[in-house]
Amino acid sequence: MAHLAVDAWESLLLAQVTLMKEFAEDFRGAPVSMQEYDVLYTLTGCPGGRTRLRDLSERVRLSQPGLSRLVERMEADGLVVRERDPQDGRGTLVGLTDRGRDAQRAVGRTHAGSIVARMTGALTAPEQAELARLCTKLRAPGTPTA
Amino acid sequence: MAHLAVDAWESLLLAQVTLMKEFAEDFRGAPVSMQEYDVLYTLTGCPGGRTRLRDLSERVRLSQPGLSRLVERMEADGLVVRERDPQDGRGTLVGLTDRGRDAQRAVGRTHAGSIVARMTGALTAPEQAELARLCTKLRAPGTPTA
DNA sequence: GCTTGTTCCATGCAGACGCATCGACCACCC
DNA sequence: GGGTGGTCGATGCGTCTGCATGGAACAAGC
Repeated sequence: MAHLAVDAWESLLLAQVTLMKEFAEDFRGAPVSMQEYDVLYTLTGCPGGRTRLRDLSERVRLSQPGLSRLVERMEADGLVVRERDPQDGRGTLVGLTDRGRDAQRAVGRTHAGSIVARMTGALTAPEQAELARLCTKLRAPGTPTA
Repeated sequence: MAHLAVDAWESLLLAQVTLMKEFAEDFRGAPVSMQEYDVLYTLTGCPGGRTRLRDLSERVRLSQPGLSRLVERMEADGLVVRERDPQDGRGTLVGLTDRGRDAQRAVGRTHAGSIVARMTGALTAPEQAELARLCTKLRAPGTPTA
């Protein structure tokens, strides 16, 4: 008797949990943790390999203070650099270093392999595309159902 | 040049992170945390409102030791009870108490409302159904793509 | 310019988490 | 029945996380 919407959310959540635990294997003994990889990967997709902390915060599975400290540690490890945003004195820009980019690539190779194997093993290509479409639409705000 | 499978996984992950942060609001000042609710909700769906710790562990966004301690705290709070599994001396059965069931219902009411509102606001009913189908298929193991 | 309200990031602190490991128990084999 | 390998859950330990808060920088109104 559970509502359709609740079923959908529960399925999404369970799928995420299940795959996440499988993918954790990719990071055993890796030079960066999953959280760190997440930051590095996200930066890879940003122009110039840098963004404001604020924008990272929305994408990462971490609270604002948690991200603040994670980035602090990553800077200490030479994976990223922090600097004041010249256009907004409140903001902090986080940028990839060469070392960070290398680390992302190194781990990313095997991780991407796992993802492709897992997804392709369970869903057809059109299904993968549809899943991506639905999840993207779900995340996008303010687009009410017709 | 990112692979289709990687796109799909990334979308799924981002949707989960985004909605999760929104839903966190439902638990501000609530008598149970989100993790605790997750356990209570899962137990609700189990026969007799009880399962083995092992089975919970697969559904919860927490490591095995983490769950072990969470349940320990929840027992101290009177939300669940633990007892040895008579059929497998290694296992521990976790069961809902009345207090736990009440807490789940209380928080669940508003939380379910948020879920329905958020999902329905972004996806049509058929889309929600398709999302549930895809996520369920994705999670299920060993069903190779035809 | 001053005040008020808001945004962005950092930090003190307590509690929670994960990794590695251990002890207890089951299952299978001989 | 004794031995071996595997599974289940608990605990020591160090680290990480979140909550609440603080201070600095923008924005708007007057």
